[in-house]
This record gives sequence, structure tokens and C-alpha cells, in this order.
Amino acid sequence: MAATKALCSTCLQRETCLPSGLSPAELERFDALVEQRRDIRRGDSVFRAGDAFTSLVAVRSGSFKTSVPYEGRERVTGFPMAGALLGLDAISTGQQRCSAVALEDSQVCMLRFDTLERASRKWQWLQRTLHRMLSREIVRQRGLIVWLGALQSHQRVAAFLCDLCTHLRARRQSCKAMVLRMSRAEIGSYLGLKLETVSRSMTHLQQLGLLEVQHRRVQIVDEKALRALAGFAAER
Amino acid sequence: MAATKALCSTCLQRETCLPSGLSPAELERFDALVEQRRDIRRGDSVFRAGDAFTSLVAVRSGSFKTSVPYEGRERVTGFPMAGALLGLDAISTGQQRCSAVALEDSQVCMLRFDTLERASRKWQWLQRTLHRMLSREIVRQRGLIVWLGALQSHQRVAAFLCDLCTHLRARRQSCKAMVLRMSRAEIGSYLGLKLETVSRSMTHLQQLGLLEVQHRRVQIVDEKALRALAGFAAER
DNA sequence: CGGGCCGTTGATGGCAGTCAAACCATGTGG
DNA sequence: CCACATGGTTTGACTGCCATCAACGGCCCG
Repeated sequence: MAATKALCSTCLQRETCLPSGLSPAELERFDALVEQRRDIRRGDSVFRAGDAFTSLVAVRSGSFKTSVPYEGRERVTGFPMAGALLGLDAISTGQQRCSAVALEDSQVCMLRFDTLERASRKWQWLQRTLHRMLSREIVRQRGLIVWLGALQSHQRVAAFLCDLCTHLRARRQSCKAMVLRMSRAEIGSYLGLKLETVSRSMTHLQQLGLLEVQHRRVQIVDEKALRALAGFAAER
Repeated sequence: MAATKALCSTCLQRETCLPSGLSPAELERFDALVEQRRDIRRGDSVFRAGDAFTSLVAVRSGSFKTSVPYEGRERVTGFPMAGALLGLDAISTGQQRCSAVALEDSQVCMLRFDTLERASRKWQWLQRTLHRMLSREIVRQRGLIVWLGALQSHQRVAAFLCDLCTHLRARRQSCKAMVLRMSRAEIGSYLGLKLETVSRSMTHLQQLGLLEVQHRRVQIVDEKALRALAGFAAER
């Protein structure tokens, strides 16, 4: 957990992160808001459910899983990647409600929330961006709700993979040869399925000629058909 | 759609709504933010998916259902009641993503969002409350995600009824003789179940001696057992 | 080389979806 | 006031999807 000063101006994710669309001058001012940068090793957590909330966490590189404890077990609620903001749910109570564990060696930027609130009272662009990030999280979660309530298992897996693909593309990474950072069990927990069902769904999609699956290596062969199967309209 | 000036200072919901915990002086200032009050008749909508977003909508009295179009059908995403804030998801894109239809004759207060943003740059308490409302919506939705992914049909129905009960109690209404404003089909859409399954689950819970059900009249006989069945821990 | 973890595949059972019919409350018009 | 239509709810029989239990196989790492 090395602590070094983060510089948003040098960050590859600044366009998908909080300081999006800023002028160089604004960017410099924003840099002052970042408390520290931390390296998180694979398997380590940034915070755990129950921790006191003081800072939002921006993912600078790598990827995480967030999960809530429920009935002794864990339910995965998302797989945030670079540019995402963690801890938005903790604002309401001041307590973290989920745990965030790194799926690979990652870097995060800590943003003290009281500092952020003060700054966003001064700077309209920051206020707007923060509101948008909060609102976007609501939209994202609702997408999951629709998946869980309306789709069959192989459709959910298809939707998950398409979604992952979209996020990777937005981060200029290859979608043609994805490497899943999470296990079948974690995908299943996220999608409300058992790990065996996730596995079966993937082989099913492979048999349809939409995917090539080799353990954690997934290649999307026919993305259009995959999206259609998942019930995505032309939109998105 | 009568338009009269709303007065938060006279509103019964002001403690669960945006202007919560305000001094009389602050309350007066807040009153100035409310654009107008509107009466919405049962079956009418406040906004529909695709509408341009300009205002948040606070429910003053009555109840609504919010739903997103999906594959030609509708998926119910919530049943907001008095004190709730509608349209939080629209902030991210500036477009309404769901429709809000009144389940009974209701009243709402329109809050222009640009006005609200300007005011919350001046008033810290407003900023905090707005952030909390946004964050709380994330938490609420995540609860639903956990239900959908982890619970059986009768557990989901039990959780739904307990949740409804909690909200009614917070609004000082009776929980012992609830009248459901929504149909079985709407409950099913919300919980990711078919209407027949909702009906069967209710009779099942009745046979267990936890409920008394007569069409839309539901009486909770053993709330503790119902909560236990739904997987609620002692918390909440 | 061996062990453990993860992923795949198979057989079986149970829960919820589907199709269908009956029942009930409400409201409307004769 | 009653007959009737209508929409919502309940109940039944059957089907199908996913969970469960179990065994096997591949990969990584000590």
C-alpha cells in the first residue's frame, strides 16, 4: 500500500473519471483534491463493509469486485474498472456498505469527500460531474435489475459479456481477446446464477457460434448476434 | 394538472423529503425553490421515458410506480411514495429513463434541477441532503438486486411486504391493514416474477400464518417471522 | 510430480413459468 | 335494481429451466 502523490494530468483515465472534460488549468486545480494514490495488490481490499466512509475511491488502473455481505455469503454487485468511482453508496450513511477487492494489481486515487463537497460548491463543473457519476450509478444498477428480472441465464451471460466489451472498448482495450479477471462463481454471484449455470451458458453461446471460450480467455465472435440475444436494442 | 404554489412548511412529508431537518428560517428559503405543485390523477404520468429532464419531482402525497421500457414490455423499478424524489436517474443523461405513473390521486412538487444545483452550491445542508438522496437511491436499488439474485419467490414477496410496511410506518400509516395500490402483475414485474407466482406466494405466506390476504387488502400477522423468512437480519 | 483450485460436464429434482379455467369485485347500462 | 361485462385474482395441471449433487479434467504452482 504505497502512498504517492497522484497526478490526474498524467492519468490515462482522466476522460472517464471525475475530472472529465477539463481544461489544463482546471485539471491542475483538480489535482490538488486528490489526497493520495494507493497501490492495491490482487486480492487486497480498498475498504470493507462497515468501514467508516471518508473518501471516494477512483480506480486509476486495474479492476475490482464490489460485494455486499448477505446471510453470511457475499453477493457481488459490480466489477468496477479504471475510471470508476467506488463508495458512492456509502455517502448516505457514512458507512461502507460493500467491500471492494482488487481482481488484479491495481491503483486507486483517494478523494476525501468533505474536500470534494467543498470544492464542488465552488466549481460548477465538478458539481455537475459528481451528480452525473451518482446518477450514472443508479442507471447502471437498474440495468442489472432488468437483467436479473427479465433474462434467462444464457441471456444474462451474453449481456454481461457485451457490457464488459463496451467498457473495455471505452478504455481502448481489445475486446477480441478478453481475459476475465473474475471466476465463474463471481460472475454467477453478480448475475444471480450458480457457477455451473454460468459455465453451461458460456458453452451454449459457444455452440451457437457467438463466442470462443477457453477458461478465462473469451473471444467474442459475433457481437451483433450476442447483443441481440441479450435483448439489447440497437441503442447502447 | 392544477398548478398551485407549494409550501414545504405545511407539507406533512417534509421530514422524509429534501428539506429534512431544517430550521424554520431555512425552510422558508427552501420554499422558494419549489417551482410548482401539481395534482396527478390515478393512471396519469408525471413524466415518461424519453422526456427531457429539467426538474426533480418530489412526491407530496399518494404513490407512484416507475417503470422502464424493455423489449416492448415494461419493467417496474419501484413504487415511490410520499417523500420520495423522482428523476434522479435522469441527471446523468438529461433524459428521463423511466416513466412515473400515479397509482392513486397524488400530489407532486416540481424542483427545477438547475435551480437546485445553484442553491446547493450556496447551502451546504442542501448539498448534503441531495447527495444523501442520490446515494440512498443506490442503496435502495442494491437491496432489490440482492433480492432478485438470492431469494425464492415467496421470500421476495415477503421482503417486498416488509419493505412496504417499513415505509408506511415511517409515514405514520397503519401497517396492520395495508391496501396495496398496485396489481399482482406490477408486483411481479418489480420482483422478477409472474403474477401467478406472486399470488401463489401470498397464499403460501397466508397458509404459514404470516399474512391475511383478501385481494388487495393485506394484513401482516407475524411481522417478525415474515422478516426472518425474507432473510432480513435483525438490522434494518 | 502431486495437490489444489477452477472449470466443465452429466444426472436428477424442484421451483417457477406457461396455459387454462374459474372466481370475485367493481362499475355500467338497461 | 339487476344483468352483464370487465379486469384483477386465485387455483390447477403441466412443462421447462436452473439448482443441486457429483465426477472428471485441466492449469498453475509449490
